[in-house]
Amino acid sequence: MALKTKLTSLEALAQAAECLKTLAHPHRLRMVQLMLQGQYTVGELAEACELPSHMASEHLRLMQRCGFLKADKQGRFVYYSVAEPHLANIMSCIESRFGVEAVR
Amino acid sequence: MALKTKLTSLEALAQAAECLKTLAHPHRLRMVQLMLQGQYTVGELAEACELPSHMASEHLRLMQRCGFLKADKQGRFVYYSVAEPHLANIMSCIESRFGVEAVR
DNA sequence: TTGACATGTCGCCAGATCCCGATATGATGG
DNA sequence: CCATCATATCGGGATCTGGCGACATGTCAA
Repeated sequence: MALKTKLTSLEALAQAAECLKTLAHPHRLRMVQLMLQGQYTVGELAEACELPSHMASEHLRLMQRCGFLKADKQGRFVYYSVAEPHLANIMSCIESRFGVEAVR
Repeated sequence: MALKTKLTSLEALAQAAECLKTLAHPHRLRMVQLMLQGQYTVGELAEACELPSHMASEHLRLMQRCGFLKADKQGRFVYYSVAEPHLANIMSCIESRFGVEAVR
C-alpha cells in the first residue's frame, strides 16, 4: 500500500489517546450525552448517572481538564456544558452504533 | 434543561466505553490511520509504530475483538484492514483537532 | 527435514485507574 | 455566626493496563 500517507505525529496521537481515554467511561459518556442538550449542575448529572455527587464532580473535572467542558459557577451551583464541538460528532457515531433507547 | 432527553442505556454506553478505550492508544491510533488507506501486514504496522511485531500483533488482536478490524491471512502474512466504517469519522475528528503533519 | 521468518500467546510486574469514605471549601438562609 | 447544602479534594485499597521477554505455532524455501 504505497500511497503517500499523511500521518499524525505520535506525540499528537498520544494527546488524542488521552482525550479518548477520558471519554471512554460509561458515566462520562452519559454526562456528555446530556450536556450536548444544554447545561447541567453536578447534582443533576450525578442523579442521571446514579452516582454520589462528589464522584460526578471528579468525572467532570477530568473532562474539563482535556478541554471537553466549560464550567459556569452561579452561587453554590456549577453549571457544566460542552465546550468541544467535535464531541457531538463522536457521540452521534456512538449513538448510531449502540442505539438511543430510553425516552424519558 | 427539561428537554425530552433521548439517552443510550448505561449498558450500551459501557460497551461503547470499551471500544473507545481500545482505540485510546497512540500506536493503535496510528495503525488505524494507516489501515484507513488500505490493508497492511503486522510487520508493516509494527515498523510504522516502531514496535516489535509481536506487540503490534497484540494491539491488532484487541482491535479485532471489538469489531474494528478484519484479518486476511495469505501464506505466512496476515493483512489487517478496517471493518468498522465509523472509524473514518472518528479519525477525521482527531485529525481536525490534533493535525495531520508528516507527509512521507 | 531443516532453518528462517511472520505471527500469535503466555506470564510477569510496575504503574495507572476506579471506586469510595472522609474531609475540605464556599455559598446561602436564618 | 451557625447549620446546611452544593461542590471539590484527598488517600487508600482493589483492579486493570502496558510493555516485554520467552516461548509456541505455522509457513515457506531449499
